[in-house]
Amino acid sequence: MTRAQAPTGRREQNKLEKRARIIAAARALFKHKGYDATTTQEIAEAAGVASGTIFTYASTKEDLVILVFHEEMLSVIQDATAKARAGTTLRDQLIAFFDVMVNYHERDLTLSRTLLRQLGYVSTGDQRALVSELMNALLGQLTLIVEAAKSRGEIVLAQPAFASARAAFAIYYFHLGGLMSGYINRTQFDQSLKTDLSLLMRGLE
Amino acid sequence: MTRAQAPTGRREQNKLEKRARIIAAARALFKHKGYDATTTQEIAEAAGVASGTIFTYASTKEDLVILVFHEEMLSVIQDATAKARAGTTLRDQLIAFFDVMVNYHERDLTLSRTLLRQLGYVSTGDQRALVSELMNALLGQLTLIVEAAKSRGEIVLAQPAFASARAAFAIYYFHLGGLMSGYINRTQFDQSLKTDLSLLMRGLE
DNA sequence: CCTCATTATTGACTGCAGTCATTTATGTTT
DNA sequence: AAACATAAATGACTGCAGTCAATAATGAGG
Repeated sequence: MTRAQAPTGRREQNKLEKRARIIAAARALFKHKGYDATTTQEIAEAAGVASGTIFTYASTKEDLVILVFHEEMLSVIQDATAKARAGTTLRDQLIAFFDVMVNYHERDLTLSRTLLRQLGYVSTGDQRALVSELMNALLGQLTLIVEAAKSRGEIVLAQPAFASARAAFAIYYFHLGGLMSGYINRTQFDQSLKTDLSLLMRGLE
Repeated sequence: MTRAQAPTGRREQNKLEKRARIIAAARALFKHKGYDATTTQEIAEAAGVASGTIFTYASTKEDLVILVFHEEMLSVIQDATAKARAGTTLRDQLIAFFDVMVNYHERDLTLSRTLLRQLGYVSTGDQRALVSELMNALLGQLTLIVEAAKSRGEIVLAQPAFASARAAFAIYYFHLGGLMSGYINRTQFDQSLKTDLSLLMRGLE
């Protein structure tokens, strides 16, 4: 009976626990003091590791933000998917989906801004894998939503459903950036997203 | 005869010259040594100012990137507009436009990555004004291109032309991020951009 | 259960971005 | 043209992210 490829020796176990402690400490401190005011030293202390150890798990302070978000985001995506299901038209479903996402980001602006900033500037392969995972989860759900709309005859697709999902996300992502950076407010965000998604919809109908 | 609101005393003159020297020094060093390897100290020396003076003109090292790009980008947008004019269909015009932009960004990946990162994380109001100016110039040209297509009867618009320009840019911007971060290569970029813009086009036809 | 090899942890240390009290340059008033 | 006011420049200094040589913990082989 060969052990599966999940090595669960003491070493792996310790690493996982330490990693979890570091992420938890980072999350708590970021939320409590804010990203900038938190030092990696403090995170290390709170997690009960030496200052240098942090950088075995995240190669920069900003990478920590990705680790923190990674866990939370997957469940936010689930929420968003659930909310989207309630909508009747594809456009409403997409808007409902993105609404959940934005509400989440609005809960901690500084941290979300740091996340957005970091998404386009990933240093190590590990972090890249995490980002890809999130992106795949997100685009995957959106693709399912688009495909469902196709199945029920609401839309006709000349391109793969994935492309539509991607385009919709691109539009959301652009406006999210504007919102997080303060170029637009939430009302303008909702308005612009609606307009631009409508534009995209007409190409699907 | 009251002097106009452009104060050209020795003070303003010096500031402008100093600003120009700092931007030139930053551009040269960033291009030559790369962004990370360049220190603000070096930029200060090359510009002939004290280390602290840099931060009167750009509140962070990253803000310097915006200053550097600001000048160049406006002329790149002109190039892009010119190239776009040669296209026959709106989609081809947009692709030609974005092609010029991407080619520009591909000339210095690290610097462009830093720019993209910084675009969504502007610190001071001054830098925000510069970013807005660039964005307005860009979206302005794109809007003109879309309106021209409408005039010649190629498309019908249910929404303002500006919204279409914005949506097209959003799609470009998303894929640009993917390219700059190495999630996709140039071939994939071209392919995805084409697909997604086609999707948007069908909504305009 | 001892030895050796490998991998993780440590924390003193370095280099740099950004600050700020002080000094210098410019403009204004009488 | 002297005294005053304001704005800009300076550079020594600080705090923190990130490094790395040294050390400790774990696992493998005999």
